[in-house]
Amino acid sequence: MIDEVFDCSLEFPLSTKPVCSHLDHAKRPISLPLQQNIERAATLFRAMGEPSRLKLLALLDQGESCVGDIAETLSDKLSSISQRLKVLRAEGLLVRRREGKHLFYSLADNHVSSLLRNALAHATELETSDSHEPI
Amino acid sequence: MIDEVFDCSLEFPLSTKPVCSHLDHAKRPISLPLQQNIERAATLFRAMGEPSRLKLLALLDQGESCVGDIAETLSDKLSSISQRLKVLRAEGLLVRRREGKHLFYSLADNHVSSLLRNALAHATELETSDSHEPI
DNA sequence: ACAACATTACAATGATTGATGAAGTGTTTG
DNA sequence: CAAACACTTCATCAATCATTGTAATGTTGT
Repeated sequence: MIDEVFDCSLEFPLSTKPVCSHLDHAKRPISLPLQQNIERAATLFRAMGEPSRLKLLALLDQGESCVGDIAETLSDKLSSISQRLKVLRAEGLLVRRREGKHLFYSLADNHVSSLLRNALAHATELETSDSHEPI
Repeated sequence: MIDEVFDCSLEFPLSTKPVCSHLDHAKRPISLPLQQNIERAATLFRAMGEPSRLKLLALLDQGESCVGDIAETLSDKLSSISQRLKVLRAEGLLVRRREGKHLFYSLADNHVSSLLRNALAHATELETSDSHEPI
């Protein structure tokens, strides 16, 4: 308890305990978001982080559509589309309304549209210069 | 080759060919983003779609930091942090600068900060009502 | 040049996840 | 009510992905 004061250098295996903290480490109050919200946001990103689902969102960004139409537009299986819609809806990215036999899906709010367009803008910017820093 | 003209009703397995298109299907010009950009944006979202990486971004949203400090702050392995930083940097979400022995990482631009906060806001909203539509 | 420190690259493993066809649910129409 | 339609759920399989220890690389200070 007391003798650990001496030679701390070999107390733990090498390269496991970094001793940096050379900047304003102590004075910064670093308040991270709640783990719960971090995870929720991550799930949201993951939902959007798949080409086919993202394309689906981009399609619905142009207006609501029903599953059959979506499947036809994207030339894909009904069950696949449905599966993707389910994932997106579970994240609150989509809402749906029924009209007769059809279910019409659309983006939940402008929030979603923002995320979508923001990311696509970022992606389009990178189109020209693939490597940003030549380090 | 020719006799398939009759009884089209059984020509293909049931429930594979939806015939919907009852809305303004033909008149809508549906212009989707380029597949290339869709995929790039998806990769970006996927990069952000993992709790540990997202937390890392949230940390850097409060200011730049070097790898050792990050590892200490998040109580995680150096190699894990480095790996995550690599993924995020590959997507142009982070930039870094060297100062002596240290590499300081920070968010690439406000673009990233926007995406981050936007999603966290969305996630925090859902905190109260977990199911949105009682359908 | 060498030792020490900071970071990265690699490879193995365990965990997630997306596609898919078949079966199930709910709605309208005859 | 039964058949047709629109869509969803389920179970399985293949592919992708994150973690982690260890080895390698790069940088600074002596």
